[in-house]
Amino acid sequence: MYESVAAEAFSRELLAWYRRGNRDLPWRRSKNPYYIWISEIMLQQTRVDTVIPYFNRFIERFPTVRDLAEAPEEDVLKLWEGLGYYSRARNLQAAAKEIAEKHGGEIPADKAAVSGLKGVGPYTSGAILSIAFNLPEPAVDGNVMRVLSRYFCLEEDIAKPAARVGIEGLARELIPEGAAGDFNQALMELGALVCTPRSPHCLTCPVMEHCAARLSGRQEELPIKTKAKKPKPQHRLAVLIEDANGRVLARQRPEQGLLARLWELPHIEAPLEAWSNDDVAPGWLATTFALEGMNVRTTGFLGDAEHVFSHLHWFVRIWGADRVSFDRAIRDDMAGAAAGLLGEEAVRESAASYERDEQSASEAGELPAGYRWIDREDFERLAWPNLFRKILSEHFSREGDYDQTF
DNA sequence: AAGCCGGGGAC
DNA sequence: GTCCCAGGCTT
Repeated sequence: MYESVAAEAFSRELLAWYRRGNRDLPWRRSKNPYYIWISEIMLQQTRVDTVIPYFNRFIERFPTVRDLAEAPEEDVLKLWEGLGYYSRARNLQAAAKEIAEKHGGEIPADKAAVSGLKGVGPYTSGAILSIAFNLPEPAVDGNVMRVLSRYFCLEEDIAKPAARVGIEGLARELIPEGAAGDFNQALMELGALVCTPRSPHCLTCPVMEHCAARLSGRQEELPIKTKAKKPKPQHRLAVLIEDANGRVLARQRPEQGLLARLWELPHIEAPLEAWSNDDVAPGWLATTFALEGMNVRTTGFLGDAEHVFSHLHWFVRIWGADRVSFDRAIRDDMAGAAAGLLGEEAVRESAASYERDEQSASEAGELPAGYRWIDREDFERLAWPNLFRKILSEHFSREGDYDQTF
């Protein structure tokens, strides 16, 4: 058990500090559980300033749980475009449907029911229950782990899942009677504004008096957190293909995994040697797309783009291309050629062979599944990862050439 | 326990 | 460049 004087002072002073004044945020203007829920999902691993415009657009378009439950998935994804972690959008709508069916369209004030909603974990569950319903549940996020690690000089590695469980127990004990919502928000407010990751503002902190880290001069050392691994580099070749009407060939990503269901330019992974060699890359592109039965020929280098994810670092080289057709015969031929794809020579050879046969390919042809020609209106309606949104925004606005870095 | 899953702001 | 953010899901 922790020293009760320090613990009681912490809860009392922090709550008073929060109630003297706090940030005016859109989701704080009511206790509408639907607003609280949407905001908490959006705030997962996402800063307040980023979320605000997304939140306002979202509740304007989907004012209630039922509006969200009945919306086309495409619309939900478009409003989520740029926020990241797109499974949140799918889970949100799945949960909305469950709430509409099982709970009459109202967020249940029940721990088991809320915790069972898709996309709602321990943190979000506690946040909804405490903020919307003032139930005495802890809501431990990164802010709270940092603040309590410092105040109580906890030396557990907060990068480990076990640390959150322990801090949750502590946070539960600290909740003042009847003030769970304000107290939990006060903890996060302190972490965001005062007890910041670097250079904490101890001199203006409402709980500095009994803060164990400050008293021992260790506020810059805590919390202890092991470093994350660096994103793995991945080299990708993309093609920008325009048809006679100025439409661009795009495709939709699979339902699961990275950037699920978002739209993108066709692209493939390539070894660094093929990616960076302008003599090899065109053959690699032609050969790989031929495996899908798609006939493309590069016309020239357009530009480079880069995109960093949590665990991946994409280096995307964009090539212009033309002569698109689709033919199952090509795909079947190339499947055989692919068996010999073990080196650059093989790539050149099969691509050249493919070029010779290309005249016999059917010109009309359907496109492979998921592929579409998109015009400017399509571009604006569909959801894209930032990387491709920038490239296509440039393309459709026709400013300059592509010989640049996006 | 570790990996997967975005994007951006602050330093 | 680094860190990390009102985390959750899957294996």
